Amino acid sequence: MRKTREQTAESKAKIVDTAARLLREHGVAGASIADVMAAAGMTQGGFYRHFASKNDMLAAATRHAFAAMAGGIDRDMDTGGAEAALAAYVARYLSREHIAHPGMGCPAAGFGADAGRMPDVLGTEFTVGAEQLITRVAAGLIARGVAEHDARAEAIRTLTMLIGTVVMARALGASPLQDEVIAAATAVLATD
Amino acid sequence: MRKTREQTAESKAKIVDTAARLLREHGVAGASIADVMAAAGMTQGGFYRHFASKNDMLAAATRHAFAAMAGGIDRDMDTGGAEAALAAYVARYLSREHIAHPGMGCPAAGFGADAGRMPDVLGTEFTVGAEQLITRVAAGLIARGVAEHDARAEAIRTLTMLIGTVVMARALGASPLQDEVIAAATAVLATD
DNA sequence: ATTATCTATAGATCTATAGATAATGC
DNA sequence: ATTATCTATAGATCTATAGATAATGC
Repeated sequence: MRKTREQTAESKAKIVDTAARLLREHGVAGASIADVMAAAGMTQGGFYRHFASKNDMLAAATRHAFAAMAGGIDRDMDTGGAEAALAAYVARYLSREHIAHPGMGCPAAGFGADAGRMPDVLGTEFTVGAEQLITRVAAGLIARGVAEHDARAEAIRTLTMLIGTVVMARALGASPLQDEVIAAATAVLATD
Repeated sequence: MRKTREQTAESKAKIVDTAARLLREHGVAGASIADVMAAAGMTQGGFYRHFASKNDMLAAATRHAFAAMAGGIDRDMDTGGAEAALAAYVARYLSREHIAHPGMGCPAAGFGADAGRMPDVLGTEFTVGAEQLITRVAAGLIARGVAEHDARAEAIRTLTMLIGTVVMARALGASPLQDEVIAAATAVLATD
């Protein structure tokens, strides 16, 4: 039953990736260790060989989720530049896909309120993750023509409106008001 | 042990009010029936005389919390008019008090993501509550000089930015970045 | 007689630990 | 010999129900 060191690292990566998905889908309380391990193809007993506690896993999963978001922007930046990368990020964020499937989406919209209840566990991860996104969105805004001294604050406002829009859209459920909430943000944040 | 009908109604109101607070403080999973009943001064056994299920209580508490927010704006409207009421609402929403004490604050910032996971239970409550807030914020924007045909979309954007700002501010914890996030929203949403 | 509340508990979780197993890696 | 994973379980929840109690209200 013992695995090679490489396989052990793969196991841990698989647990973190699975946890990051279930955490965004079901929140901190809804993502149980047994569920995560089962979805990762293992049993709950093996968990503590990789993590000291559930909180330890939550921190790793949060870091992973923010890195995936930032990495998506980076890939678009490399291919199409900062302006196109920002436009793609906003379109992806406000998409039906993102609203209907939180598992691969924004950690702040998925479990930001939960994170606010465990600042010692997730405060640092959210700070680092938010900083990564602010930097990238600000670069896109500058490429779009926003003055450099305004870009950072404007990037923060872009991100908070995106988060609030998706949280509300999900809470409203499919409805005319949901459409209206998405359209209100799209009108000022999307370029197309 | 039996109470008068009036006392029974008071018991239920006390449970709803307490649930609305614990729900915003600890989220749906964190607000247990035993905790709510104990904080309301009763034991868990009495709960099911007032509600058919925990979900039933969650819906009532959500309605109550949104009504309290809308009622606060209404009181300010009566005394100082729509423009002053909007300014007071934004100032209250972005205050340190609101960020540090979710229990009396915005339901969307407190447990919006949880609500998105139970659309059948809370979708209607969020729709009704959001509509109440949109109407009131739009009235304030019109009084502030925003064109009527833009007011509703602008009200929605105001609300989503407020929600995203407070979710992120709480997740970041007390820090320079938290200050910056609050300041970014204050700069465009607050008046004076 | 009805009912609001209480004590007690059944059944289902959840986190974390203990001990067994079987394969790696010194 | 070490260790990654498994089965099993202890102890602590949580929702919901059952039965007892004591006071209201017909």
